[in-house]
Amino acid sequence: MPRQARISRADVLEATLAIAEERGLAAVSMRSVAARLGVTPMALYRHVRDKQDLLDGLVERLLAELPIPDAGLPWDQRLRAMAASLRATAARHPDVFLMLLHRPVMTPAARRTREAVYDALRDGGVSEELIPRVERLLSTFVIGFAASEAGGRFAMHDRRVLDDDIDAGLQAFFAAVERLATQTA
Amino acid sequence: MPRQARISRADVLEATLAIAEERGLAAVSMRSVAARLGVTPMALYRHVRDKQDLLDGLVERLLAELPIPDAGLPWDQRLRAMAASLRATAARHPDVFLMLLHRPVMTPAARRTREAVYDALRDGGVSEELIPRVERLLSTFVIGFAASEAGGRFAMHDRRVLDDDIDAGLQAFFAAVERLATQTA
DNA sequence: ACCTGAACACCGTTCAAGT
DNA sequence: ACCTGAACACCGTTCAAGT
Repeated sequence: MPRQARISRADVLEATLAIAEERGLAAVSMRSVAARLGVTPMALYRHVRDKQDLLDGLVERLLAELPIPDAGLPWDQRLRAMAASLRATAARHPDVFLMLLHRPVMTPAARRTREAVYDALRDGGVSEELIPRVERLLSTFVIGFAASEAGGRFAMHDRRVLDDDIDAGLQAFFAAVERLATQTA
Repeated sequence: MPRQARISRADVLEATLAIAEERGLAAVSMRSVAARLGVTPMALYRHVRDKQDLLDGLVERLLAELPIPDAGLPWDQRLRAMAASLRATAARHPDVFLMLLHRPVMTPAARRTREAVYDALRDGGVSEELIPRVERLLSTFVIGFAASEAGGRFAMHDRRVLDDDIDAGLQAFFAAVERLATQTA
């Protein structure tokens, strides 16, 4: 007779995120997560394969919460909004955000985000053939920027300086896209 | 009477790098580094403040080994060469490279690298006022790209595709710099 | 001055057992 | 089916002591 499950995978990830927010990612351990759920550490192994899987689940959760901008907005405004969302996520969860670069993320949420960028670039006039490359370059810049902020690489700079940085970067990117679009057309 | 020191900070960092290369960064511990040097773990604390300082030393060592291209080369070729060096370093020491984004690096080696980029941008015609911003945007893109490769974010792509990616990215960057230079002049 | 020994408060994970 | 208890092989770091 199946016992009633006391904890779910969602419970485990929620407890993990709570600990990461309250005491930092370093405080996240199988033991601390279990303690918060009132369960022994080994009980977690039914819901996550190992600690790495726990951390991957955290990254996926963050990505899943990333808002996708309204498709009615102009393509460049959509991309600006996504960049701003990524930076906000990085600011809220710096340690978790940095894990984004530590291992490949190929979850539904990651694909959904990439497709939204593809759509924007298509609307911006980028040819179907070039879209994947242009997306890789843009996402590398934006994720790299957000990760740099999260890791403190830009800690000596004012928030306004960094806002202007990303604006300048995106503006140069949009100019390059427009040139691509006109020369193809 | 001072005893003869048996190990130096350089010895400690070299042993650390050797372990990281042979068994991965996860195998690096105060205890494993000490064991390789034939010493107790506590002996290391004379040469590094704590484990974080040990890891910081590793990053600094890698950055110090980064070649600075010949100043006689054209400015854009110098930047291309530095990007290639960073990618090579990331490929050789993926785990250590990723730490570059985890905390601010403000060592002599980091400053030397940044100054080399400043010089190249100046030779490319970027105004003194804009140089720091343009450097931040370029380094963010290149470090982000190398980190993405190191972390496996591009693992599904062929090496040649990624070579073309960074070429396309740098080319767009150079075009933007040239427009900046002519509109200033 | 430099290193050691012992101890403290932790880790992730496996395995066999309990209900 | 789901969770526990005990154990194994580890961690980083402090403190007092040895030479």
